[in-house]
Amino acid sequence: MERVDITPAAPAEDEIFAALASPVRREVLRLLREQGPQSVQDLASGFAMARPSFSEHLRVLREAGLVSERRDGRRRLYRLEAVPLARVRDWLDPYERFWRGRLTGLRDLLDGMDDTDGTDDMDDIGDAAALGRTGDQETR
Amino acid sequence: MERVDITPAAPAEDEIFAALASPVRREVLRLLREQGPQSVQDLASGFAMARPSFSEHLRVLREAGLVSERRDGRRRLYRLEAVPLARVRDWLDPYERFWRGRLTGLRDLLDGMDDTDGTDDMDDIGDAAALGRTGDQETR
DNA sequence: ATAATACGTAGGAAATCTCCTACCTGTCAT
DNA sequence: ATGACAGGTAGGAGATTTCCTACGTATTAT
Repeated sequence: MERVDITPAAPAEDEIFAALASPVRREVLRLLREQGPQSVQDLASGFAMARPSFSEHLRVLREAGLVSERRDGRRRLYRLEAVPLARVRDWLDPYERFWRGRLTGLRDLLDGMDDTDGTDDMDDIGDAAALGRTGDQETR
Repeated sequence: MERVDITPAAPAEDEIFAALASPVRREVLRLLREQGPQSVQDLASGFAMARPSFSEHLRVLREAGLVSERRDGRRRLYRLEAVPLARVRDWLDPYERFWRGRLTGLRDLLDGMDDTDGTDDMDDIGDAAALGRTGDQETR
């Protein structure tokens, strides 16, 4: 299937999440958050990786809008940008409301551990009841 | 140093962010959030995609812990799981503090009044003026 | 002017992702 | 038992990602 290039002004959520899916790139963001704007060599010093590979990670972060670059002589200072992270938070928001509604304490964690007996706590979602209901995920 | 397969109970952040990087998978999560647990065919009905491809998306979501599956006759009901989303929120939290600290705007104005010569250093911030400059994290 | 430094692009190999068609398994209806 | 249905696995094509080495460009130092 073919993809149409629309190149939106605001980076797509796809790009943002994909950029965050790499431990190298998340570590770069952490460094920028904790230590402020830095040159490429300062950022790269902790990574066992060829420089061009690291540059590629910076490009991904840049295209997602997560960092910006400022030239300073022959160095380039990278800086953390807040907007895409705020977009992640905004995306997350309705889910947060969802889980606050159903995560009453440790109920969920306990469910996940051992549930071999017959008392299925999801039984109350009958096939008809579960479908076509908007709003309430689980009763009780 | 080999990797031991311990099949961790908590999915890695890598898997979570990667799972969220697809619009199809984010839409599945939205459907589960808004309409509650659903069968595969209900979920899939809105997507122009072969069923096995859709199954693959569900597998990615499952392995990231974002959904869980319950068998009901010949159907399988998928349900949204909160824990990985809460982990994303936790990851985001220190960044949120970061950007709240610098999106205040007033601070940037005060920073600009600090220098004594008459040169217009506003030129520096013209390129990325959306968020203002760092005050307390400047290198050098 | 020449060399060194900082950082990027070019292009390729290997792995991974995303879609497909074909086929298999388990459950329900007749 | 036979067939229809729900949903998965197998395996492959094509795109993308992630790493590499080699080279290019801009800036500073000698």
